[in-house]
Amino acid sequence: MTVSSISRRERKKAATRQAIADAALRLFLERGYDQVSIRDIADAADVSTTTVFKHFTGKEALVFDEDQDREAQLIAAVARRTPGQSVLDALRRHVLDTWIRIETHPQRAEFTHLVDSTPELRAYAERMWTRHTKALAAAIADAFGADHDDLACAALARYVLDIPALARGRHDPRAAVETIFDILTHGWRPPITG
Amino acid sequence: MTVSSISRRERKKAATRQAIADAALRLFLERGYDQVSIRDIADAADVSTTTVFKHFTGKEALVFDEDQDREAQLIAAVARRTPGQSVLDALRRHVLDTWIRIETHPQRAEFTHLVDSTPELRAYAERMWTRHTKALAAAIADAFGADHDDLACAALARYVLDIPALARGRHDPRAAVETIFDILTHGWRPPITG
DNA sequence: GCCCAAAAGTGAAACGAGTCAACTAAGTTA
DNA sequence: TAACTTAGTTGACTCGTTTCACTTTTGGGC
Repeated sequence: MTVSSISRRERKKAATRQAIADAALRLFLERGYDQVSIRDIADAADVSTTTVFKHFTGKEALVFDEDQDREAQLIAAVARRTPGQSVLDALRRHVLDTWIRIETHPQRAEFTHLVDSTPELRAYAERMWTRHTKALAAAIADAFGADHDDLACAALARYVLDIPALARGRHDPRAAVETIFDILTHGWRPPITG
Repeated sequence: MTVSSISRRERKKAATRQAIADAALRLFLERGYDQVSIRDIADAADVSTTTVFKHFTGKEALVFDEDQDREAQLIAAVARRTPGQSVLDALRRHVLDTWIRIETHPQRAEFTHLVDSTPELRAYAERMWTRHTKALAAAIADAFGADHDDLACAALARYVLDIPALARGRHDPRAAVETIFDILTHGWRPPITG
């Protein structure tokens, strides 16, 4: 008899996964990314090293456990935008609503510091975003009935996905996001200097 | 007596470095990146593996031996642009003149294929470009007397450095570069569909 | 309740990238 | 020639990651 929609197996699996991710994050924050080995994490979570790799593709992935379905959300933002709203505006909304909320969360501070101070993680985080370029480009192209590899759509996808990296660390991230979308909408203008 | 401006030591060092880089590239092209170990390369160049790492920071760096001073050229393109030319146009010129020439060189084909077919190298090449973001952003800001971390300048720098990745593989790279610069100049417009 | 196939986890061994310390040998300089 | 510097060697070591052969758990059908 299946009590819940999720089997015990699934629950236990998720539990070990979570135990590993928790142990990893704790140790990383305590000692720093480079000072923690996979073996350390496995020991702390009381599993074998092979089990760690059954749940995560690599060491960097341990840090970004909750990173799923960004791609799906992005594509949905374009495909299911409210009628009359332009693609650019839909993306602007989505970035402001979704990403800003995550990035400016107070408890996020030490996590952000961990990522920023570890080149390996910075690179990984950046790739995570830009990896979705192809899918987002296709979604944008679909919105206009254009070819899936249309250059303008690919460029827009990439430029939008660059925004988190550009806005990160600004004192007013919302304003930064708006500024960049204005550039994409109206073209680049020299900064106004005092 | 020092015959040339460069000592024998320096010459021998450079020779070793070149021998390693040559052996590496040859083996990579022959067998594929993943099928060649550092040990293979060291053996082929008749040095020890530690010597390889004295000359190159890592395995990927062996592939991009001749990649220097892109940053210097970029900054010069902005700082020493012809009077009356806008920063955007100067960058457009520079990308068309410098990058396109390199990228479309016929002998470059198999090298490009090596990089494109190896995810590790793709990622590294991309980071190589975008690593110069900060420097280019500062150069652009200087051109307007703006702050070195001005957001609009940082965004432009990044977007320009993304162009190689976006234009690579298009059947007409020059046209692709022009299209993208038009987006940056006038803002993004939906593609025209048949 | 029992059996079986699938799934989760184990443990040890191995591989390749990269580092380190102690050494050798060659090049440079006085 | 003696003294100093530095490229390169050697071998052992760490660490991420994979492979493999093995045991345990568990869910479903009988």
